[in-house]
Amino acid sequence: MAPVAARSMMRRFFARSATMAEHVYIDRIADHVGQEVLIKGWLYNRRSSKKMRFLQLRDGTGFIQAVAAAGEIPEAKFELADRLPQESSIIVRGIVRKEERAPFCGHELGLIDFDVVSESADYPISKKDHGDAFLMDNRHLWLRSYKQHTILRVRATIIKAIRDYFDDHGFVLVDSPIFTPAACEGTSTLFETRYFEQKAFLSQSGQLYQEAACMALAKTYCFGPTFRAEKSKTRRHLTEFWMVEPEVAYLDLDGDMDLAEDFLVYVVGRALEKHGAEIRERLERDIKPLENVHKPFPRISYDDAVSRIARIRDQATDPEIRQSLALEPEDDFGSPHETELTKRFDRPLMVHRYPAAVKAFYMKRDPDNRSRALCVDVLAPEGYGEIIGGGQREDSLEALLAEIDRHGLPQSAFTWFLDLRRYGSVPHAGFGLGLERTVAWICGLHHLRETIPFARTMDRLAP
RNA sequence: UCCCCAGUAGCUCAAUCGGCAGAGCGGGUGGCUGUUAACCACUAGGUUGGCGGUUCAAGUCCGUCCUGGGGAGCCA
Repeated sequence: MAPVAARSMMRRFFARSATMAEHVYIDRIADHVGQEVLIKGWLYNRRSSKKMRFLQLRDGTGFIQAVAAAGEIPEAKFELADRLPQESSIIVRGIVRKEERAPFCGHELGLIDFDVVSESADYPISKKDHGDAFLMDNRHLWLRSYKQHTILRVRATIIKAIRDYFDDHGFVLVDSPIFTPAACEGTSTLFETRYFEQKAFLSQSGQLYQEAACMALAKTYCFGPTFRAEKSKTRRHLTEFWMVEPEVAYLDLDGDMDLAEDFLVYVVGRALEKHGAEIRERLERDIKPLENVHKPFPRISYDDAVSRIARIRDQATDPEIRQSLALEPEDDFGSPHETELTKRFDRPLMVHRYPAAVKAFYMKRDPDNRSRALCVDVLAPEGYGEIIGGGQREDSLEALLAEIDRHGLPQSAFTWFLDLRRYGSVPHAGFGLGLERTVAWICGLHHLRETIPFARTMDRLAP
């Protein structure tokens, strides 16, 4: 329907109202018990019998049921309420009352009248089960459903909590660029694009720029989208995801771990404070493990972790598990190692001092053991895996030059980065937290694609 | 790049050893006690992902390609 037609219909509707009912949002409905109100939304579902009509409505802030018995609303509307298609947009007038029998929110609306703003065609997402591929093809509509609606609101709260934490702890937001001239880490595959007459790449990390920023502003962070062209087809990978990356001058590895720990406790706490009930009831996630997220987190070294994994492997009887937990000396962990390790802890696990050989060129080596890097991974419990990677950065010019050579990277690409070690270099550290993995963990979701409004994966660029 | 699984009605799935392609939901029609993924009856709806092969006969077996899903590697 054209907007003009919709407006004139709304004017007619309001003109008919004897009393000028107030438009309220469903999330504030409990404040209006006994009052006549307007709900502006969509028809989520309907049921009917000969003498009753039940319209389940959603308005973007929540879900509520409207009820009418025969004779309580105009007869034509009573008929219409039995055949109006799912997801038609409607404006409903009714009286708010408490009602324990009603689904969703413990309140319902006694219908007085309603008008259709736009009648829906056949809505593709039905009330029964659908497959993942179908739902992702219809992601633009799937967002309207009960669970997805909740997840997006939790995601928004987590983003706000992340910003609030850093803003309230003396960090300055310094946005890193998205177009970059070369690989930041030289490991991951980058998306290549044209930048006028030259090649450019989409950023896979804002960290190197944060190292420059923290030398100017002491404590900085960036928070934005990140792009990885890796051909990873798993539920833990997206090609476009959001990452927050704090960086602090004069911070060492222990301080970095303190920061990551304090930050995670805050973010989980904020999510539970605002959405704990919804996460438990709507997403059906057991929130006890989240309520366990207090300081201190266990901190174990890579070498300690290796011997723990070896013990777990020795105790395993299943040959497949034994095979998957095999580990060569100095190897990085794979998903099976992380999963088995985190199962033994009731809160996020910090693993520090991995072999320098498996880490990026900018990691500072441990002066007590030059084969180890001053880095840390934070592994979420319940099999959610790595949500934070970080550590102390190499601050010596000579050592950094040697690492760039050892990794086969062109020095010319890092001229400005090396300048940071020429002009008043100091110890500094930081980390990156993957937003979608954090949302998946807090919401208890199986797959990352539900944690972001429109997921980009190896095989999906639409909708 | 490699390994595994799947593709049948708009959607979710079934079809025994290779032997007449079916059900639920959704749509339509009618009924119905405050329904909770409401329920009941009737009804329409199919080139079984594409191509090729084996066979009297292929949704089913073989080859190949496409699409999707899961995992490895890599990573947040």
